[in-house]
Amino acid sequence: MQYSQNQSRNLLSSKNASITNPRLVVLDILLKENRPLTIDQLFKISEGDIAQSSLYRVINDLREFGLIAEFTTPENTMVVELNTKDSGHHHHLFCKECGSITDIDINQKLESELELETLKIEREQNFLIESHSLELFGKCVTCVGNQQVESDPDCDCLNL
Amino acid sequence: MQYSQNQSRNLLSSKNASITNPRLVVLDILLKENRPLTIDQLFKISEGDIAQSSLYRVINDLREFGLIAEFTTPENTMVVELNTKDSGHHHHLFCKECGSITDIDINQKLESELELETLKIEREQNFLIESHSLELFGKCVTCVGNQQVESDPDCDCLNL
DNA sequence: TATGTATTCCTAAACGTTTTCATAATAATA
DNA sequence: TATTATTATGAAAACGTTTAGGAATACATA
Repeated sequence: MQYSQNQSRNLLSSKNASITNPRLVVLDILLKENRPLTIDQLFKISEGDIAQSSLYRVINDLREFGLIAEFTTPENTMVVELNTKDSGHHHHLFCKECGSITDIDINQKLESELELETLKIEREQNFLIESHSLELFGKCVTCVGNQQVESDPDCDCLNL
Repeated sequence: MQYSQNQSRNLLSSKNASITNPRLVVLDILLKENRPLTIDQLFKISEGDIAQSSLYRVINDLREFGLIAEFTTPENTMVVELNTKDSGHHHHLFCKECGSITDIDINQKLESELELETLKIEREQNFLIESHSLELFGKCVTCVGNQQVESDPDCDCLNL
């Protein structure tokens, strides 16, 4: 945790952002968990260390600093993810049952073809395309196993 | 409008759903506009013909009947779209400036390759993938032209 | 047309998120 | 290190969207 605390401090310093406890708490959690987290999960994990309003504000700040990225699940839940140096362009895999979110990469050839198609659509639609997002939906292996278990304590997924 | 009214009635009949005015109003608008619409847009266009709470419930009903599909914009606004027979699998193009949403198709070869990649990811991630969504973000030609015009009355886009 | 069922409207309240503002913590300066 | 100015925090209230309850109405069926 000490190491993570230092990492968090460095992240904030690198953006010339003032180092405050709520910001460190959020960064620590994201560093430690190393996966996309919902606001609610962040709130629960931080358990009392940070006010709800501050959590939202800190998330907005961190996004403005470019330290984290935000996106939403198909169910409209906001999800926060650390923007580490090696977390460039990637996509997400959503489990419909438990709500777990997994980062995935698609192969470079397909990604290039996507870019090409994007250029074609730009011409056809008279649109300036800046980015794209590919999301995959289905069921994680745990949930396929535990068929329709509403909330299984043995499932290591997130249960949003 | 008469024609559209009949179309709406037929849509409801085809699902054995009772034909009510609020449902007809929503279907009529979607048929007439023929583009994805936000709840707010639907509410404004229907102007007084339907209570706000009914609008939400009608949308849920129509989705359960399989007549419409729902998705959300990057800004978390819910969008409703007619499920016509020729509107199969497709993707969406979002304008960051005015919020306009355009339906697009990508070429079949790319779509197939996406399916193949999906299978690979299924194996790698131990995940059962059921569907995917590709979204493109950028600026429509009108908004690129009217650089940073906050809300331009000449822009034919939606201004969500 | 009469009857039972389904759907509506209205209102209020739940929900997630944002804002406000006085207080407290941080950073800059001496 | 002490002083000061700046910035961020926490608690509560405000906000927009969505849902829920119950009385009133419209619909479908016979």
